[in-house]
Amino acid sequence: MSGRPSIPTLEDVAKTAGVSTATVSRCLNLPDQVNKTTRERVMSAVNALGYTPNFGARVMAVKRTRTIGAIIPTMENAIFARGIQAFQEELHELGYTLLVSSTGYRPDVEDQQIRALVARGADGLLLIGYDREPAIYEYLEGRNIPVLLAWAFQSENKQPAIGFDNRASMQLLCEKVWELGHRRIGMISAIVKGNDRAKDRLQGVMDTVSAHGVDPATVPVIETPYDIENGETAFKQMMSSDVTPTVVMCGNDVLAAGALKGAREMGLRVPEDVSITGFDDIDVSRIVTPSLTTVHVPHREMGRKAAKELVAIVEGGDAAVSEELQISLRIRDSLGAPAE
Amino acid sequence: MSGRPSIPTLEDVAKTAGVSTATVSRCLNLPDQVNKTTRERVMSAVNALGYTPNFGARVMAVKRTRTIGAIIPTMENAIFARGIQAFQEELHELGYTLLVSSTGYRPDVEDQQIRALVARGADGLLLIGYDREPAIYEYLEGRNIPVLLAWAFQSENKQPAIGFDNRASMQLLCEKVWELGHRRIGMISAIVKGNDRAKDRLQGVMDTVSAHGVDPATVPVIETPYDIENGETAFKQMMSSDVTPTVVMCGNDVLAAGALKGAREMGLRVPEDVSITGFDDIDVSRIVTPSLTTVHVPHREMGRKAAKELVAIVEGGDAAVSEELQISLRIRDSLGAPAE
DNA sequence: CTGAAAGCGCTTACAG
DNA sequence: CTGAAAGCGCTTACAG
Repeated sequence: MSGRPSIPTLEDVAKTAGVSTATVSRCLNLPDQVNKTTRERVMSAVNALGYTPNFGARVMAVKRTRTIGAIIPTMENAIFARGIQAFQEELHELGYTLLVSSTGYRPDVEDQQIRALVARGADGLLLIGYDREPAIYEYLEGRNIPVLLAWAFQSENKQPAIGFDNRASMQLLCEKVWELGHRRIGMISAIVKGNDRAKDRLQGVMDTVSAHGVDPATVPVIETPYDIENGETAFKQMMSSDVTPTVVMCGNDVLAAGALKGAREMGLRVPEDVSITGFDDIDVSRIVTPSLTTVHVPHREMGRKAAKELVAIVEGGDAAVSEELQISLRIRDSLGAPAE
Repeated sequence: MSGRPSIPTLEDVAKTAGVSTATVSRCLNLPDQVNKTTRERVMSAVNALGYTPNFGARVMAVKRTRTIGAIIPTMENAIFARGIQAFQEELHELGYTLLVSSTGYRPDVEDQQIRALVARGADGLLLIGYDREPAIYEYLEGRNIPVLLAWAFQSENKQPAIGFDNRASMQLLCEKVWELGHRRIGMISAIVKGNDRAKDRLQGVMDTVSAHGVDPATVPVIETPYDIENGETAFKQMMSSDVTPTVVMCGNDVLAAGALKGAREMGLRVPEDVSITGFDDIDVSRIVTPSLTTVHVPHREMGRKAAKELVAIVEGGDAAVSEELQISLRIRDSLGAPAE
């Protein structure tokens, strides 16, 4: 009979409380600027009507949303999961909401998602790695949206980032491998195009062998998307060539887990017949048998620091400060000295 | 010198193209309702200015956002990853954007996230499982936001859901375990409070033993949060009691992977000394040694179907139709007949 | 402490 | 095919 529109607005509240919309707005946002008794009247109207503010309208009026967007390549494997979880927890503590979306490693999708998040009022954005069209950074700058990169750190790059040096990390691991006596090194890499982390990890291996006088062109490399099956397939392929490596270094733990599976199926013992290494130190690396030698990435630290930094930029308007995080090696059972 | 405000608006475009804002709006949204030459003029103004629409304003005017929100308990382990990835891919194909957030299994956080997503204009919501305050469903109904539940299906429950019957699934697995001759069954369950999936899986075990005349109260149960470490700890604890089970059934694969690790460290052979089962059939279950016997959940199918259904509801306004998906058992190496 | 009113940036009947 | 104008639901100087 009443015909009241289903969703109550500020004005509805104002009417039933007998005040102006300005007063209702103040009750909600600056409660101690309003007289106690009117405030109580207003709040009971709010409750009676079940009012909740229309966020879009508020955004339009104020232009701040306390929302941060994160765009990651994939939610499928655990690479980003832990870091993003920490990112979200910290954001939550700081009174921000995190919205995340994923791209499936496709640059065009990333572009769309960035615009979608900005359009939906994200105050700031977390992106993974450096590699993307300059136009995107310009767009964000034009819109005045702070961006912070994570999961990578390149000192020569000016984009603000909180991450680690993928290249140096892989050099460190490869140096260790070399020390153990390995001279025939193979690499299973993620697709390098558009992925600076993959690129740097591969480069790290090449750097190290070169430093020891080996021609990088002689190092067998297979590029394949992150995926257990792909790791398995690539490993089998690599171990079927004439000169097989004594160690297969993988671009991440997921690929390495696949390689381990491949070895098992080929009847190769790890590390007696062949060593395998990973990267990331996600849970899988400790579950697998033999446990995986890998590079430990401080996922949670990275997530929390990124959250704090991004909020500081958004709120303070400070220039972003980059930070390089330290990785460390986890030498476990999948790496041994070569047989011969 | 010019003092142009940094972000161009529709009006700016209209001015530089010498048309009304209505025309610009039409060029963007209903391009063939406008004359070709003016359209071209407008579009070049759009490009020259680098204009992109303010989403909040559009939402306020139209009240549809083509965005769907998904709120999941955690991004940390792979349980939801694959299904959500498929959900997002399908949504993308349907022209929708997915925004996801996570709660860490905390009901109060879920409540906040739901409001945040609704406030940011989500046209519809995907939630996991049934267990939550009725007030939340009422809120959503009041706001006219369609909700679809996933990862669970209870025929007696009226909430629309696309998922599988957790209880029946676990009964099926437990029946298989029983057939193999196991009579001392232990269960490592996720925290049951507020989690209908965990509750149903536990209940499935209890149902089965009861059906075979065993008092459910005699089945040892340890409840613990999903986490490898916890699975390991719980397993060790369970295997240190006087009467140890011949099979430890775990609430999911993550817990089971932890249990496997615990067994290894205790020097117990699986399945010779003790069998272990999981639930979900995530990647981990095939990587681990021995490979895990588990319940296969059609993650991708669930994700895609949920996306289609939710969009149909949002667009067509049809009443939601629930669908029960079929699971199947994956009998692998971690389950054998009991020793004696 | 409180209100009237302008403004945030779009869209869409309604005319023409 | 195009434009003038109202409206979406908030916030915030500016007065009082």
